[in-house]
Amino acid sequence: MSENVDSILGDQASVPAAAEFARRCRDVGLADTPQRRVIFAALTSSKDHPSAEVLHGRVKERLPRISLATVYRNLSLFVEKGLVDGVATASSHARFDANPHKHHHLICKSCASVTDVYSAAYDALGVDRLESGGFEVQEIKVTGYGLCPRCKTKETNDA
Amino acid sequence: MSENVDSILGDQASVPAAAEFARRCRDVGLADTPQRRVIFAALTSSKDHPSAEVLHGRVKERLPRISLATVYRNLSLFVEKGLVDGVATASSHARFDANPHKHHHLICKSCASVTDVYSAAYDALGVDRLESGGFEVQEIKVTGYGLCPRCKTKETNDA
DNA sequence: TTACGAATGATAATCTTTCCTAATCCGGTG
DNA sequence: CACCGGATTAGGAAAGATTATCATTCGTAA
Ligand SMILES: [Mn+2]
Ligand SMILES: [Mn+2]
Ligand SMILES: [Zn+2]
Ligand SMILES: [Zn+2]
Repeated sequence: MSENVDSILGDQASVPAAAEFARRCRDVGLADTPQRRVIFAALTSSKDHPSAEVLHGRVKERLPRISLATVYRNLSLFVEKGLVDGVATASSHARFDANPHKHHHLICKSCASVTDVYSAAYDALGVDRLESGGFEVQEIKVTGYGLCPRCKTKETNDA
Repeated sequence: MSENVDSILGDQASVPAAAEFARRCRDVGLADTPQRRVIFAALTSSKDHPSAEVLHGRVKERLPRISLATVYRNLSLFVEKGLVDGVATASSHARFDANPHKHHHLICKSCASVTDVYSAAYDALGVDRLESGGFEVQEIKVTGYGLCPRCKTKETNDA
């Protein structure tokens, strides 16, 4: 950690962006560090949906000494604090389901439990209603994220 | 691999189920093996959404010598062939998104690329419309799975 | 400026998933 | 039913991904 912040962030529109990021960090109780600024800026300026490792590669252009662990650590924090979204793709840590009836899922943000949801309204969501631009949509899944009953009560007792 | 199939599958309703499974395997071009029968049966009789490792634990009660690699291998095949569903939870292999505008995603089953979708109709899906039974739903995401333009053309050229 | 809790970097430890190879099994044939 | 050839498995190891640890450094509020 030797570079100074201005040179790290570059000259572009980073001044107002940096102030904005500092405010958002304060709001969620995170310290405003150069690493976080750069990670967040790299993700914000990404048009794709990079993985932690890809992001680490991009961030290293600005902060060559940053650790991969720091990137993982802060992405998790950002997701936890709601500063960014995590997109669950497939494979890896997957859960499996042989229930042949059409249904959707509720996933607990706290314990990762999966609950089935049956909804005629959701089943009826047409693939055709998607603005899919060349993408061949084969199926649509509606997923609700939140807190399962068990975790909800636990949450309130924690305070 | 020494136990015989009947003793492995037990006496319950496994006879018709076994025949049904054999047929579905044939349909998708997979051999009907004892390991696959037991893995599939274990998943079918699960009311939860087990991970590969949890399933391995359950399957081992019937086939103590089965390898974890066999479970992973066959779950992937089952998903690929459409015999079961994979449920993407979070963490691990996650992709990240700092796009602050409400939107949904299309995920390519072939290359795992993620494409943004903006849809007022999907945004309007009310949390309240979910039959959520005690689950506190905080947000709803609609995800379309299929083939991205690049993979779609690749697919047709492969044949 | 000081003091202290928070964050980082480096690396070890843990998963999770895939690969590899010899041995075994499956499905069809004679 | 015995046999063959290709498909599949067990097992272990390798690879890949993520998290934990800890000494050191930094950021923040007083
Ligand atoms: Mn389900
Ligand atoms: Mn997105
Ligand atoms: Zn929960
Ligand atoms: Zn694709």
